Amino acid sequence: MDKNHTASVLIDLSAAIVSVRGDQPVCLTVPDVSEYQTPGLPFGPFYPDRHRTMEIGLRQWVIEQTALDIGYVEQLYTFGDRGRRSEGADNKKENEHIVSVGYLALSKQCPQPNQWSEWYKHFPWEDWREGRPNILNQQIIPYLEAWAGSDELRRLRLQQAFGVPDKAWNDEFVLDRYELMYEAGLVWEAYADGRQKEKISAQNGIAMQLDHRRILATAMSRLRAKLKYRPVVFELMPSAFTLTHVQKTTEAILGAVLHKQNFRRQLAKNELVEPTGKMSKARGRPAELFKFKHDESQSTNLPGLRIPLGKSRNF
Amino acid sequence: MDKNHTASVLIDLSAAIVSVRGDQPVCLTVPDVSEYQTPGLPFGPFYPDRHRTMEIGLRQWVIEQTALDIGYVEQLYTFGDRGRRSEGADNKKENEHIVSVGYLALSKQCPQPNQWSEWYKHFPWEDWREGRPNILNQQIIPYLEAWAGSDELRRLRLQQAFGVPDKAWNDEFVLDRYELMYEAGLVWEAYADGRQKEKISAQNGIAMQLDHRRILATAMSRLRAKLKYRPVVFELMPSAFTLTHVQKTTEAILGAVLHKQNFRRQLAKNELVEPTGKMSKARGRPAELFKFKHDESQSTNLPGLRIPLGKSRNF
DNA sequence: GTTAATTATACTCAATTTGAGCATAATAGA
DNA sequence: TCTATTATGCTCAAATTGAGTATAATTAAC
Repeated sequence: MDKNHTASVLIDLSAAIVSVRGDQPVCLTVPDVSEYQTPGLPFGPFYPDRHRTMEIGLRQWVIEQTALDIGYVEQLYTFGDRGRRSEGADNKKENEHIVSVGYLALSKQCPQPNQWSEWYKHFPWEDWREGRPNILNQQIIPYLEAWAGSDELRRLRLQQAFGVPDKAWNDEFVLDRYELMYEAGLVWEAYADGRQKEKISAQNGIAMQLDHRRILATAMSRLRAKLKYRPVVFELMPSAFTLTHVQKTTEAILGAVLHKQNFRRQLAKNELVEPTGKMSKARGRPAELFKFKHDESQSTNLPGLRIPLGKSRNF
Repeated sequence: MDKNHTASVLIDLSAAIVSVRGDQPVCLTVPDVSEYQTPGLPFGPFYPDRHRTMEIGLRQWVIEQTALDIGYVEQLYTFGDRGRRSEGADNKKENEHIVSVGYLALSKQCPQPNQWSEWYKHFPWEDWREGRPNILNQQIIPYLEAWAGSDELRRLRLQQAFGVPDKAWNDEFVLDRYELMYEAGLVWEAYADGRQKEKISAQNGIAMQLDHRRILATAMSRLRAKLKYRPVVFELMPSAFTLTHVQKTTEAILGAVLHKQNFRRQLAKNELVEPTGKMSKARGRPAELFKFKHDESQSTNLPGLRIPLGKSRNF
């Protein structure tokens, strides 16, 4: 039997704190002091003595360090990979292992613009709102095809994740796509982890520290999936909003445009919003202001809006 | 700043290893030696020195200890609650905290019947295949209504989780229902954790050690949800099977009966199975034997069958 | 003021999907 | 041969979805 100390680890709570600024989904990041200057996700240690649950611990340091009001919090995944941060080494002993528990949190506001990083700067291939991103055909796909070669399994995964050559793009497979690119050595992190000999030339999105881009990809996948069956959009909306605002926020997260009338039909049918009586004023015809009908605390279990995705999305 | 040792924890990997025997979903359990004789889920420590990822670590001890061939493995949730196993105390030091990472694993076989415990013995209110379970109206609901009293939030949660008085039962809310019952002191574990003064009289399903019934509830919720959009049923099927067999397995997991012809229509439309040419023989007309069309490794991302749930399920 | 651009919202309609059922086929055992 | 049993083919109305057209209420431009 092993002695206990071989099983002892430290726990980091990493958070992808997501908000939407204008029409861009953003994520709270902290600057890096090292030579590469890659941004990272905020994280803090979990002290089991002080906090009864990890979620309480997470909320605690988020409040202390960011003064943000995060409502919705969801655990994403626990990563126990050896070697993670084996270099980074602050004052922690070399043989102390770190397990990181990733969280997704949603915030209605995002003050201090420079601390928030836009999703699609890290994942330019994920934003299809203006059509199929050029970077796919010009950079990513050709490289991945070469990497796959005649390997059957690799080609299958490529088809799954990126829809090439004939399948449809699935907006939920953010993590699958990122991991495929990592394995193929197409992202900077693969080089940083020593998986890739030469530093790659193409940028393919702004890299992040350690496995933080993977955690963000997990958050994006989860949020895009959840949006379709739970009313989580409202965790990103102010107390009063127009229906178009809900749609724009949804589109930002999904990275896709939606059919306006059908989107509203779903909202109406699901009885998720109710009118406030007030009107917005901007350019064009004023829109009615609505509010979310339900208690925020139960939004986790409500049926949510079935998003009308349409068919004509294979570019 | 705290010293590192206050943040140091041990990691347990707990697994809900699920299979289906006949028409009953079952879960691998280990017997308890303590006075209560409550079964528990199998678990093992995670040694970050030895295993690169936690999933590898999990597979390792499952193979070593159970000799089972588990294909599908999914991480469920990481529980960091203080006090968990504060009594249980083996040879571990009192101040060492344990974080448990729960996993769902699916197994095609379940040998040694006495080591497998039927889901619905632990959750008798979750099996609606023979109509609404009596235990709901006779025990659970009256008690919960009394517990809720005129507390608005409690009544809302009750409505959400159990559908009383007028909403529909949602088969995915297994965890919500269990946690509500726990809070109301309706399950044995609440008494064991000291939340409930008197030992409750009604059984309300067979209890489990520590928070294992909560982990099983999480596994059930996740599996029921996943079944509806990913073809995970096939992880529980032998290499050749009849369509009725797929349906019976699905029904067992969901705890609900489905419309036969519509279920088959979905299977056909989604092109998930292909005929083997052979026929089954049992009572009645022989059925064609099918096999799963796709590689097991990609089943995680395939579209899956949209299960025809029907409407007349509010008993 | 009138017009154009812009945004909101009501309504339509065909195609598809769903829920629910009937009808028929193929087998074992009485 | 008859009956129970299971499998499978087919129908049909209701609901939902995808994709429009038409119209209303504003602001900004001229």
